[in-house]
Amino acid sequence: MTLALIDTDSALSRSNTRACHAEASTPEWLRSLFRDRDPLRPIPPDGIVFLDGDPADQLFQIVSGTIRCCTISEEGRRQIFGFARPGDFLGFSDLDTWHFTAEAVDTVTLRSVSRSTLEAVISNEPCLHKDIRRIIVDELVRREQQLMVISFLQSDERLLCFLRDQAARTRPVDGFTLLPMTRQEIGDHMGMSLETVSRSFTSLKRKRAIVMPAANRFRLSGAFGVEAITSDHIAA
Amino acid sequence: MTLALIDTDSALSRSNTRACHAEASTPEWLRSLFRDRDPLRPIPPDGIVFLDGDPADQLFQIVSGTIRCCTISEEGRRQIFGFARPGDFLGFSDLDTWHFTAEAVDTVTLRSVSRSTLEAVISNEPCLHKDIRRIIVDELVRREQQLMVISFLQSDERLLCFLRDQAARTRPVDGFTLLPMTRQEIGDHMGMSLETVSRSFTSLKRKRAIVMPAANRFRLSGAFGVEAITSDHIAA
DNA sequence: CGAAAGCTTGATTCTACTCAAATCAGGTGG
DNA sequence: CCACCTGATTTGAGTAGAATCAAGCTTTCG
Repeated sequence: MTLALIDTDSALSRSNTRACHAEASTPEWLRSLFRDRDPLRPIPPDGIVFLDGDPADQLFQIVSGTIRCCTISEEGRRQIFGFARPGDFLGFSDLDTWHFTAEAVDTVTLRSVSRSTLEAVISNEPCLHKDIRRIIVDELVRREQQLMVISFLQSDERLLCFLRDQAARTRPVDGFTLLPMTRQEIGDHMGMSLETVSRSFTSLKRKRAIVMPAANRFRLSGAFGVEAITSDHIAA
Repeated sequence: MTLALIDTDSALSRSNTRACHAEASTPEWLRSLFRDRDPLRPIPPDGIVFLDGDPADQLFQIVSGTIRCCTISEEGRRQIFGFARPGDFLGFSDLDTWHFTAEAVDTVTLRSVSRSTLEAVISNEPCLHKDIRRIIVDELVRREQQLMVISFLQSDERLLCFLRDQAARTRPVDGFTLLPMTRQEIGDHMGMSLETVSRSFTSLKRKRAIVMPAANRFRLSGAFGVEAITSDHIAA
């Protein structure tokens, strides 16, 4: 069991759950495109950013807060594809209409650029197309990794993957990573029930894989942390 | 149980499992780009088309046969993202290197175009970029639907989704859809063990959801077939 | 015909789900 | 400041679905 946890480190740990963002390797032209926009009015918790099927005439960059990107099946089950965080973009993987719904987890502020503006910028500089393609492909790869996490790993390991990912792309506060989302939301993201999420938290705490002073603050301990991800370097 | 099967029809049935192809709505310029290429020498069953990580300097279109697009995790588990069929393309969702492995399920023949040729064609006609983007986004959407199938549905329903998809994009022979892949491969695609795949086949046969005169030939019966997909029209 | 590979079925085990209850945390109003 | 309410989380008990282990069976192919 512990063995399995360690085995999976290198296999599935490289940020799986990132949903709708481009992050560190974001091309400069893109960052500057959003930089001088005024933030839109804040969206309250559970507020809707946009709905699946609506025309996607804007692109967004998150200034603060967390967004859940999801769809609801006909049976009413929700799949959260990922949580978008400050700096992340929304809209590159949508052509005419949104193919998922975006809702605020907590209070969210955004900057936006119209799609026509983006297309204008691109058409002046054709080499930028490759950057766009890369953003979409990165997202595709992330989905494929998420698919593997969900179909290969069992609950404890799934949660650990999620926590690693959160830790890797969120600035810790006092050494702890904050979780703005509920157990239900984590479950809808990782394909497990909220009870199983909770039990897995308890299990990881018992195994000393994580330290959790409160239900929404955690830190990965030692061998289970981000360091484990970079173990490739040692091997190489 | 039967109820559940019917419930999921409209929700998850729109071709989930298609992996690496552009199909019916393929732009004409793309089809013509490949049309006048000579087919490469055939690849035998289980032969490797290309390997995850290798430089992706070619794009392929399948002339005949079936390809499995997959990756192997460190623990040795295989995830098949999809089966590519005649007419499907490989390579649009890869930038510099392949991000998955492609292997022949049966004997496969391909046509290929070098990436530099494609880029040259595109740079002369910038509006084609949108077509490329659409191909990649379509693939992303397919992965997201596959994620939902795997995380929401149980084994019988998962298999039914797979069979619907196969039936929808394969030309039937004598009214039956052929399955060139093994139970193991279906399982690696749909996130279930080969035994569970087999049991689900048996279960669907017992429920009269499918007719199967042999292990690799099936037909969806009545309410479970493709017609069910178009039930939207009736509702609308 | 025999071997090998693929498929089906059975028995058992285990994981995670459901239903249910208790606990905890935050916010409100008295 | 405290009691109370609400929503979130944790924990417990029981169960169902699918995985695993283990035979048989069928089909294909040399």
